[in-house]
Amino acid sequence: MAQYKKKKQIDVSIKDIAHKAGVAISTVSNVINETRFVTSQTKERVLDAIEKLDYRPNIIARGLRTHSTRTVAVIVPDISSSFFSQVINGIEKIARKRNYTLILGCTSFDCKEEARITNVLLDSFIDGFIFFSGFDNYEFIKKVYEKNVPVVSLDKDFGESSIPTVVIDNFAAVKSCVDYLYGFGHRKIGYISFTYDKQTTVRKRFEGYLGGLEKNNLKFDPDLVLISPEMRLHETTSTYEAVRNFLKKGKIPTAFLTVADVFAFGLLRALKDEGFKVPEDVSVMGFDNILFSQFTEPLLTTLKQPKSLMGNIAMNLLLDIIEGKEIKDKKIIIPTTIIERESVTFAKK
Amino acid sequence: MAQYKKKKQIDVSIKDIAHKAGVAISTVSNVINETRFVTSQTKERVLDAIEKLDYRPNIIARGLRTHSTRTVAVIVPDISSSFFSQVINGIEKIARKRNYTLILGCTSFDCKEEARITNVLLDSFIDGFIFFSGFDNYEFIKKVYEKNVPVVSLDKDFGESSIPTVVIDNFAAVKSCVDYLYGFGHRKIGYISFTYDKQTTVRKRFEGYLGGLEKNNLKFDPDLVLISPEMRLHETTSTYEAVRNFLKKGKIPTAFLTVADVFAFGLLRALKDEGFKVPEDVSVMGFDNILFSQFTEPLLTTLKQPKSLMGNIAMNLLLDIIEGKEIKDKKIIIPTTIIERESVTFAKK
DNA sequence: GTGAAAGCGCTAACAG
DNA sequence: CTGTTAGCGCTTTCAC
Repeated sequence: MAQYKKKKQIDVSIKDIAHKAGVAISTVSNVINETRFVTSQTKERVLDAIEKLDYRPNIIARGLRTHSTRTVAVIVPDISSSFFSQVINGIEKIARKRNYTLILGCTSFDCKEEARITNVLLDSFIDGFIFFSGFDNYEFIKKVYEKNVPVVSLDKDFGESSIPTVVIDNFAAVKSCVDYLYGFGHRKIGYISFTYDKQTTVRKRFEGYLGGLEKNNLKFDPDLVLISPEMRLHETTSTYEAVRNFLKKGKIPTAFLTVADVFAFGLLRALKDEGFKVPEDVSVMGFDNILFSQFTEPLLTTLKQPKSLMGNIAMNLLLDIIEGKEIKDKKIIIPTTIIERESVTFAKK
Repeated sequence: MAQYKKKKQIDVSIKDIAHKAGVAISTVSNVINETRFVTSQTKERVLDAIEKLDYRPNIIARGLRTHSTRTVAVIVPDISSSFFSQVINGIEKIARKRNYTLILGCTSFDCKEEARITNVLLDSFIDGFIFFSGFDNYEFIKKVYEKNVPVVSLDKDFGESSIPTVVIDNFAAVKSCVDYLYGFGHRKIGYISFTYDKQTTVRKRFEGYLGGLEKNNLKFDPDLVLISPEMRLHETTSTYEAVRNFLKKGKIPTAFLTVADVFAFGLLRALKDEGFKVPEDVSVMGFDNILFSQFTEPLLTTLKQPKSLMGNIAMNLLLDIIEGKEIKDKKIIIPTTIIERESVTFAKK
């Protein structure tokens, strides 16, 4: 038994307004969109009718004509992790401010799914895309970019390509962390990361680590780095296990650099269970400054990605492109800062 | 200088397919939607043309006819907090599985904004709504429900009304927490919550606390409860301050019940800074089981809201309604469980 | 300044 | 079984 009419009843259309106001349909359209001059008299009558009948134009029908719906899509791997959802929040704010509707497409870190969702949306009613992919998918994004649909790549830099991009400088960011740790007298700096196959972002961080080492005349020691597919964003257990095994091997750095706050959480716990005090015995540094880095024990010193700002800037860029505004800079690099809390201190003598 | 054509070029329409396949457009439509029988011969020709021209039907145009777009909206206050985003994740999974597109409307906990967004979407292209409001807005939701648009209310129970609803039993949940604590010998059980003005959910939790007390013959002591607007979901500082002041007053319960894990985080810290050991001196219990309750020190014992499941069930219910399936139960109550970790132990003698 | 009418891409009668 | 045709609600020429 159907509980609802299958078809939504559109109670009042432009026709009704025209009729009620005693004008032509086109006139109504013209006052709504301010596309032609209309005498204030007729205008008033139209506005009045709109008010009285509580009319709102149907975006669908408009979209059919204009091929635009003031709707943009953000393609993300996963909204439930803190980093992504905070960036999306920033995106959303701008969408609302500029009167666009936002659609979220979740890919679960799956390239194929990304392509599928995008294709579905592409021919439908989307004015533009923010690809906040979480993995490299250059070929695909390029393809849609070349179809002339407005696109911005967020958090992923495709180097030479002319695709509009907003990113942080991952290389410089991690390098600055190494510097920071060096400043505290650390000479044996460990590094914990997930693997960076298909992850330019993560690879650049590793290069930043190498760069920081080099700048400070520190030798790279592979025994100090743990790069493993065991690192997960949604739970600490496997991170914890991996880190504990790593610690058991006995070569302990005086400070750890971590490529995501979540890893630092697992590390903190593993360190504690192996009998190390943070930061007295070993310092720990995170990356991201997600909400919960203020909740750890000790409070996590970390590199802040300005998440909300990243979202704002990406969305503004996309909308500027959609609206045909002049774009000064298609590649925007957002600065990062280090948030000093409690988990880093001077290296033991 | 416009960088893009303002109008998206729709490269291939149903007409082109019809032409290429040498059939009428209605036939093409019929094979796409399987609305009428078509000989496998013609069908093949059509499918072939679709394939060759890489055609995908335009949802907008279809929506204009059918008043349906296989798109549903979720109205949330805020996607960036862990609880909401994890539930949304569950919603999203089902949307994808059943081949619907999901739109997110964020209200920033603002009733007016909720109305605005919903109205925008209402006349446009949305087949149904999940109101995951975060505050009471019964009158408004009722209004859209009565317009015959498919609606489900998530996490908010409107009592006698016939609006389809999926919730946890907040009363029973908190009551079970009191029982749990009582079982560990606690007789002075503190309670920390935000205010519950316009928040049925939160009010019911408080009633659950009272109910639990009563059941176990414990007297209600107002000095043991802290209900304050200082409690925030996005930062601990103000929670921390409020709790510290509370502790300074000197009447310390042997266990605290907290209405959100995030509050427990602030509490944990305040307790530590006031010189209390958890759980040796005082036990702490959270509510929600958000991701980060596995990261605290000690690990947080908490009541689990099955977030993903809540999302799944709500979305399935909504889609069933949209598709006119028979609904056995319009009010679904999802059971909760207690996750035993480290922050609760036996009361001191 | 305003109106009439064509048509966006599609579905759903209605014919055949 | 398949084709023709009339709209869905709106914008946009083209007339007046």
